[in-house]
Amino acid sequence: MSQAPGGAGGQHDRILDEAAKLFIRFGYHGISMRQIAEAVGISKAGLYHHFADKQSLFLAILLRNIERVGDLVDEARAQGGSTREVVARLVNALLVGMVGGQRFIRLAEQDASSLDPDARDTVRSVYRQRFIDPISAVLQGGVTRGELRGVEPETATWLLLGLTLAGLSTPPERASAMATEIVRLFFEGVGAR
Amino acid sequence: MSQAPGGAGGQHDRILDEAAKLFIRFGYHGISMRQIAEAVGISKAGLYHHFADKQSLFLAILLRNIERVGDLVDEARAQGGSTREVVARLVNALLVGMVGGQRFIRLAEQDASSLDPDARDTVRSVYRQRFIDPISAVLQGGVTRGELRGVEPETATWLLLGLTLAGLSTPPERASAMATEIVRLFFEGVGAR
DNA sequence: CCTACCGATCGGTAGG
DNA sequence: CCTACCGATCGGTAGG
Repeated sequence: MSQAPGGAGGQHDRILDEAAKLFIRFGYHGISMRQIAEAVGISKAGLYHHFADKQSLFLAILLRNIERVGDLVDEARAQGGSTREVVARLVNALLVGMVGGQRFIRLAEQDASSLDPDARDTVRSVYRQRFIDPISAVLQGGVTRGELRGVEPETATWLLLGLTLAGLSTPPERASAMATEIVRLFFEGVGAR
Repeated sequence: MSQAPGGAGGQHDRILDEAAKLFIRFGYHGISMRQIAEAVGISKAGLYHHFADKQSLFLAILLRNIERVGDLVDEARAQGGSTREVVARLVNALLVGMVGGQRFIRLAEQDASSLDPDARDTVRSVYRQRFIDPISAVLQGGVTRGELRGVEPETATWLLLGLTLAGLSTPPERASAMATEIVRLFFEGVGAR
């Protein structure tokens, strides 16, 4: 039996951890509550003791992971430095710091269609508030201080995340080098000087 | 006999078109053969007359769409010009030319896990051969001719595709502007000059 | 004997 | 948190 990473300990968190792995690998519809229960080592009914239904479990996973990457953004910002330094810390944290290539962002985008409209709005709102907006603010600050050319901050944020997502498929041992390459491409491009 | 909207003619192609839309929207496990049959306007048994099983249908869709984007790459290369001009035509074709934001690339990556190992290898091989390798060759040529700095062509290809995928979520009327922004970021970055 | 299906139902499994 | 189940729907197939 493995313990919950981060020392949380409870079954609740253990379920979130195991279910997150499976959802990330197979998608919302690709995994059943039975399989999740089996992975956790409890019965399916036991699972329903902790979460009202499949969607509630999925939603809890999405929100928890958004909080986690939101914390990564906060930490990257808090340490200060140039726009490029902040972005470099953030990309590195997303690529290296997320254990085992947690591609939950892709999951959140792809399987948002599996949620009902209310839940989807909640996810979108928190995602924007804790992830997109803070990164946009960093880039906006870079434009204001003349460190970046006049890009639209939100567009630039999406493109930076596109680069980072593409980089997530790199093997863990090359994650750091990939982060460096992403940051360089984002700021300098690939054109010859 | 049957009136096929949209060109090719046969029921076979009509099924591929309708099923592709649904798979792209809901994922492999998110849509049933019943729903696909209903969308096409035939019975589920009729569907099984054309495709042996769900996986065969899915595989046929993936391969057909890989061929299509492969053709887009070929066309972009055939017209010649600088590396940047070729890349600009390609990104534009992927963003604007693919009707209604066909995000099949994301589908191919995400739901590859729904295929058995043989089918997955086939997809990966054709994807690489018709899509990744030709783009890498374009970028490699750019490095050789000194139009690009010394990047690893395959890494740069993945990052370019990451940017393009991120741009796919843009509304159709802004697709052209997004393509321009992606190409500029890819070649020049966002750093101030 | 072919094609392009149909209504009905198979054995299993989904979320609850 | 379990055993024991449900209504419905799953992917796939029967005879005609």
